[in-house]
Amino acid sequence: MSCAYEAFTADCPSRRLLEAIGNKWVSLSIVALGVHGPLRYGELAAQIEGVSQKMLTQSLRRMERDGLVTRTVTPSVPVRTDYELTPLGRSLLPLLHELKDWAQEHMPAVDAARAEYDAAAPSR
Amino acid sequence: MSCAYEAFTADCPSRRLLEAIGNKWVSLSIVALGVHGPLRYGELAAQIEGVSQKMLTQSLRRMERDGLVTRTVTPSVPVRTDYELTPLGRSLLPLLHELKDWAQEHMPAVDAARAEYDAAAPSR
DNA sequence: CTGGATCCAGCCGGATACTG
DNA sequence: CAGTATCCGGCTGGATCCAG
Repeated sequence: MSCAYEAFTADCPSRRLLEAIGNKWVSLSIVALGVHGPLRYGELAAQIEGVSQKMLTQSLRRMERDGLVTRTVTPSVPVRTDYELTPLGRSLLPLLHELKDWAQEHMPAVDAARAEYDAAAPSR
Repeated sequence: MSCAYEAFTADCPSRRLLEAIGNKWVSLSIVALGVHGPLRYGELAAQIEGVSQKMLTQSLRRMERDGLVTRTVTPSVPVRTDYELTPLGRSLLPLLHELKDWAQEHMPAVDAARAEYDAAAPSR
């Protein structure tokens, strides 16, 4: 690639972005929206087990700011808010799926490595 | 995939792993080791600008525990320590490269989205 | 040279209460 | 329903000093 080394400099754009999408809730939100299409706030919260509403809102705001999702508020009573991936956000889907697939495929190996490592010197 | 929804449960293995490799220093270390081959501790530290030795050591220990890298200590004076990717760690390279490429390709779009978002309501 | 140990500021993130 | 606001404990991560 044109700048293979640039991610290793402190202020490289790709590094900032890596931090942005490296976030756990961000990636899970993108995958959830990719799988299920547009989702309401509450539906997203239900999909992503264990997320607090603070973290979910915070993540969604950041994703909206970064142009990864759109936020559509319907001023009914009660209010309805839908989140949907932008084309930019959708372009991340294949990568995240690969990452997720890798995790699910190789987790046993990692668990084995951990067990062996911990068994070798429990004190560590 | 066989269990598309499992990463959304709180204690799913893939979620733990996502946290492990989602770490900034971990992914940068893997890419660095993938590009340059085995590296000494100091060489790694020099490659990854901005990392503290505490964080680098911590990341390397975690990666070693997870079976992603091997740590080889040569008891000379001074001590020499080499880190190298395991096959498991190497299998992550394509994914991380894609992620890095995506970041470098789409960063302008993200920056534009941010600028627009911030311009719309500076108070946010 | 490669780290371990410690101190400490700052942010992350959960719980709770309140609002339109 | 979909947030915002606030409090606060705990962990992250940098700086520094020390050791094999």
